[in-house]
Amino acid sequence: MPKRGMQPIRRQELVIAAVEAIHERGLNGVTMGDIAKRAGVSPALAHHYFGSKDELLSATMRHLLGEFAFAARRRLVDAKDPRARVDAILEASFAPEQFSPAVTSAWLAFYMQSIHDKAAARLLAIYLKRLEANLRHDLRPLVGDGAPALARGIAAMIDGLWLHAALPTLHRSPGEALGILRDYVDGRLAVART
Amino acid sequence: MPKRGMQPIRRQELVIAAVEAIHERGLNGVTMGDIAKRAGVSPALAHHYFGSKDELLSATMRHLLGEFAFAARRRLVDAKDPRARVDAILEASFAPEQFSPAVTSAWLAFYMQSIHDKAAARLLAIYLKRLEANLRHDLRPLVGDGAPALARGIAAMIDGLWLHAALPTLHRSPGEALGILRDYVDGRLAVART
DNA sequence: TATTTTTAATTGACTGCTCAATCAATAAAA
DNA sequence: TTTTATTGATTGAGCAGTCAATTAAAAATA
Repeated sequence: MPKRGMQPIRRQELVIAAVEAIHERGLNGVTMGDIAKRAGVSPALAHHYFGSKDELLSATMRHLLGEFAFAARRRLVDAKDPRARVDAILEASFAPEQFSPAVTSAWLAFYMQSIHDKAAARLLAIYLKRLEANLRHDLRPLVGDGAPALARGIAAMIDGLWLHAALPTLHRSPGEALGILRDYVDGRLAVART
Repeated sequence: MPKRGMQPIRRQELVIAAVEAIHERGLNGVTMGDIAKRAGVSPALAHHYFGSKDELLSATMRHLLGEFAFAARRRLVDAKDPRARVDAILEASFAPEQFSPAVTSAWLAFYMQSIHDKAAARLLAIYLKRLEANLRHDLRPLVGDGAPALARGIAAMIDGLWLHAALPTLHRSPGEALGILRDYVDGRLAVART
């Protein structure tokens, strides 16, 4: 029963369904059928709107990157001093919207994809470079020359905590992750002040 | 040309080939053909010695876990005080044998597999629990009640640094990773002493 | 307003390919 | 002669991608 103007709605639904399907089956294990079923449409429709599986997965990755950028930007406008800006980025990384099991594991699946897929690697590199540049900028007044290394450490720890959070066996909470990250930053700031 | 006693040799060769093939194609993208070709044998032989693709990949995972356990144990025997023992674990994590691009990305592929594969999750959980227990034990005299959180933080950061090292676009070095980790530990120890 | 035409949404059936797994056949060592 | 190593050929399943057919809404026309 065709209602017109479905294109953007279906695309959105399929991308959301893709995130969940990736969580269940893994990035390469997932089929167009899995995703379409979850979105309540036929596999043919997914092809109709995205042209190929690659395109759908690529759109899904851009969706995740976009969501994170939005969450971070929203928190950064309220943060005035450097320390608050660093904390805004940490919080955005573990905000519930970003941090559902499905979102986390889809995100990590794209990390893995980037190891052997140039296109994915390019998108991810932009995100990571921007994240580190932001951290570096705000850390400079706090730890001076230690800023680049600390920025890399924070970025790595965020991803490591995500990785562990994605493993159901470990059942780690976002709050705990945030605490560990803040301890890390506090420790380094304390050393820098001496 | 059959020479007898090939079984253990072929199995070893196939496992090594699997690590490299996973690095190139990803865990789910890899085929028995890829692995067999790299090992210089026919796909049928890979099936002959492992029975199934799942079994070969599972053997590959156990191989990686075993190699790390060996590297860590070797370093731990020389380390006498707690701080040296912590450092032994950090060093083992970034030793060249452990840290080739192929080994790193195969390792991470198994992390991802564990998200939706119970058998893989069980193996990995054992490794992670043991790693954290070791860290906790050696950190206790250094930071007291802060030991559990710090152990989790170190374990997460190790994996985060591995993840970043596996991304070719970032080209991070093992030495840098080790430096960042040591800064983290030093910072927390400094805070604990005050 | 009533009728026809166009356009968008949607699917079932189909195609072709890739790949894991099987098996029977061969070859060499013991 | 038996045992082990090895492979080419084959099978069968699953899946991405295509296409023609169907339905209903919207637009155009009478």
